[in-house]
Amino acid sequence: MLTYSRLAYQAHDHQRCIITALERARVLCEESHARLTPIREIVLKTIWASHQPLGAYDIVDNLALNLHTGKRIKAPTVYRAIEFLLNLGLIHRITSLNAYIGRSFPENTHNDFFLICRICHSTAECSTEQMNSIILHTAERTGFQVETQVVEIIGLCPKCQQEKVS
Amino acid sequence: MLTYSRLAYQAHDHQRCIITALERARVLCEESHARLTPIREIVLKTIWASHQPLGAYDIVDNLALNLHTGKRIKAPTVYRAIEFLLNLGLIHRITSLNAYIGRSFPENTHNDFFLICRICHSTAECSTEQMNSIILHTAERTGFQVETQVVEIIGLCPKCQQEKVS
DNA sequence: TTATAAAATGATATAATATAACATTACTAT
DNA sequence: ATAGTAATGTTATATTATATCATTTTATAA
Repeated sequence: MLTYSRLAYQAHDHQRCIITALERARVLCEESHARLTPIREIVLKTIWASHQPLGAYDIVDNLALNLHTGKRIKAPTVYRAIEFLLNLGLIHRITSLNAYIGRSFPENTHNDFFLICRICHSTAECSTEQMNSIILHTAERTGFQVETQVVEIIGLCPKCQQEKVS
Repeated sequence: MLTYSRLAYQAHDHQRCIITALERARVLCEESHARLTPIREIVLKTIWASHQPLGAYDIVDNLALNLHTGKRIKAPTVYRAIEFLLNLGLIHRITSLNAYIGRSFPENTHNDFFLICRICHSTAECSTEQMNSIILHTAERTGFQVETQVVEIIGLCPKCQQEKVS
């Protein structure tokens, strides 16, 4: 019943995550006649560097370090790239962290929810049919028309549970 | 199956909401040997003035208008009152609005979720057993240990749906 | 191919939300 | 009454995000 899940904290070849994400971004942009400019691409790559959501100013700092080409890319530019990527569905905003993370399942029509580790901030993206139907049913019963949803579960990932014990 | 719901947008005697909330706050503070100081009480009252979540600086402004006793209560004081009320479970933080709303069911042990109108921001507090069990089951299956949750459904309340049509 | 419009980025300033740090005041309990 | 704790006052500043206008780049049509 777990339709999708990318469990950040399980071992996986993360280079593949990045390559796949970038490739998918290129295809999607081509299809929708949107331009994946160098700035947008490097912002996406920076966000995909980990499964920890990244704040906008973290991205600014990261670019300053990794580009070291004299001129710094400033906040508004990063926010514009973020907006572009959000609109295309290539990244998610994690509201409770004010941070951004790569979207693992752009093809997924269900709404996603997130398992966010309070300690290491690693964030897993999931989606179930059930969750969606409960939300829709409950809302409908009260006459409320659902548009979007923010479902963020905060707790401890397996690794940080371990380290708390030891 | 809808365990609780306070449907902000349904007609109700809101004065009663406020009176009940304040009374409950007094009792709870007494029980837990916490002090419901004048500032904390007026912040709670201000938040309860409507079923729209209120930003911290909205509260600051409100107090300036309604107290008009020379000295303004400043942001840190309001944030401290907010923290106190959050800890006691008397208010909720609505993450997607950076705002605070009175808690309708402090006795509810389930976790709450919110139906938030995109236009008028009226916010209904709900909770169902089902939602909780899905979240717990999904999380457990991945080895994630749930602590808290943010479930905010954004859409249109019945009233704003009407007004969109007309 | 160049002129032109549209899109993207640069640059500066500032809004909005939240907290740190330390001083002062008020309350509680002996 | 007084010491110790809790709450509030005050100032400064951190953090996240956006508005505005200038400049550059890209796409396209004459």
